Amino acid sequence: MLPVIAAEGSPADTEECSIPLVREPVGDAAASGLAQVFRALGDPVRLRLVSLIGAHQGGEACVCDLTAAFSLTQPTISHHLKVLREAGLIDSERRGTWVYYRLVPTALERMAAMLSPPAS
Amino acid sequence: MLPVIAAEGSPADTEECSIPLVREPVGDAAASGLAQVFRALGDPVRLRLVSLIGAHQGGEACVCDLTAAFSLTQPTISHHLKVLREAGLIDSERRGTWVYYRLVPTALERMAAMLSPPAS
DNA sequence: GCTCTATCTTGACGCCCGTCGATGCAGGCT
DNA sequence: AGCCTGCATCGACGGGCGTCAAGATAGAGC
Repeated sequence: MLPVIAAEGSPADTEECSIPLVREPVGDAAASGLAQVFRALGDPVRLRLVSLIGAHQGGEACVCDLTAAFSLTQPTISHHLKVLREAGLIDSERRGTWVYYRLVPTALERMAAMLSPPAS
Repeated sequence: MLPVIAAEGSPADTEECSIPLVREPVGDAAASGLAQVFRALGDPVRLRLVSLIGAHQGGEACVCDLTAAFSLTQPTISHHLKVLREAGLIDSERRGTWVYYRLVPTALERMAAMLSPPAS
């Protein structure tokens, strides 16, 4: 249940995962954690979910909005949201009847930094 | 039919995929192409392969070097390299007996740009 | 030519993943 | 109370993916 991308202060994480991927060989432990996040993005539906949430008014969207954008059942969308949440890419908050999903910017930024070339 | 973003049937790569993911909703065609690349990175072995190739002397490595870094059979490594090559993340060149693999920097940079926040 | 080495391909196996219908649960309404 | 709506979970099905052993292919050298 713990997000792979540490929310705050996971020391091992900052050492292994915050350097660019191609600077030095990544260990298998770090590779497994990183791969989970990339795998979460490795589905067209989840990619569009992230995009929809990020582009939505106020930076958040409720499940009903998201479900309406696909020709998939609501349990399927809920499953994909769970995968993204467990990868640390999004988080959710319940307000009254609706549950709102929001991106975790630091998670996306860290993945971007991982793919960026070391310096040049 | 749906006026998402993209007209189908054109290589959506170059145009569609260069906008940050969270700026505006991504169409299904672009999402499928993007998801293929993310899925290619969504395996610990392939992630370590990319890391090993990028960190290797001269920016390239032959299969024998890569195979030695894992406790997997050579056909399995060859399979993973094929997945990465079909995703456009690496390319290969045969020199004599050995096949050398090299990263495609623009591919990694584009994925990084996709994950970067629009403005801030 | 033949042989050896390095690499790719094929076929098969098991498991994981995406999807669904059905059900459960929480909160708002009357 | 009762009901209805939004969302999560469960169980199951089918297809895809990672892995392997075995065979095929390419190049170097004799």
